Amino acid sequence: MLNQSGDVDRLLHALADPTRRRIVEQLGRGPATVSELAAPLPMSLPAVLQHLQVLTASRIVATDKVGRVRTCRLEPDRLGVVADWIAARRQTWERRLNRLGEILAQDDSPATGTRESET
Amino acid sequence: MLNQSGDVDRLLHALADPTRRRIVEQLGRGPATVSELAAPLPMSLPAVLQHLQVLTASRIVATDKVGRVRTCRLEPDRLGVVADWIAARRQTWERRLNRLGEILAQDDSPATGTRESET
DNA sequence: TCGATAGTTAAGTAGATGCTTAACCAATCG
DNA sequence: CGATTGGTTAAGCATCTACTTAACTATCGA
Repeated sequence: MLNQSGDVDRLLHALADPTRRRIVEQLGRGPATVSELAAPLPMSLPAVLQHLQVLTASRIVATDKVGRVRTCRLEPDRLGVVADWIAARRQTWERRLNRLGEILAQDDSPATGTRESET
Repeated sequence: MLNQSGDVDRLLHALADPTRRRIVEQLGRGPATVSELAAPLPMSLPAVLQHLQVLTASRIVATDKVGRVRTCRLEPDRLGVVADWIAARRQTWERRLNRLGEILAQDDSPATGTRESET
């Protein structure tokens, strides 16, 4: 596993788990304590804690402990980092399709093959 | 691991690996054969094949075998599925912030506590 | 101060993941 | 035909992951 772009990597890894996505979705509706988050989930508290560690490591979630209760909230725009990565990929993809479309429209006789990725 | 929303799940899982993201990025610049994809990657061909299996299972990548050469291309808008999931989360998040902002602007005396997630 | 509540830490485990090497098959090419 | 090229399959292995239970700490409330 080669690890460039650690930020996107940690983010996507964090979101790749259904349980963690559920936590993110719940926090999207407002802050919650650890046990509030754990309540609807079909697993032990320590398991939830471990998911929270992954989420805070990727900085999607921030937590704040007051007495003995830790409150979790969504970090402002960490989802934007992933959104940006995706947007960038889609853009180069669409640009490529446009170029390809122009080339095909320009001329009806594709003399030098169909492999536009060369040149 | 509870598995709802299998589509987003498979997609995010596929994208959570750096090697697979590299493959997606390369295919964004145009179709490529299996060995063209494998060439820049520091691993064996079978390993690349396994990554391709994950990518095709999530349907980000489609492949087409002609003689003995298999050509891979990006599937039109599977990244959009992930983008949509993220967009939805961001939207509820921002709506919540707006509601919260209105409430705070409306009145300066927060008599009934700071826990806006109730009610 | 005692007990319940909220969370934390540690250690162990079954199964998934990301690789490897060693065959193997099928389409070209000389 | 026989060798090469491009890909595929199978098996094995080290590591990571998502849990578990048990034990422990710290705060709060009576």
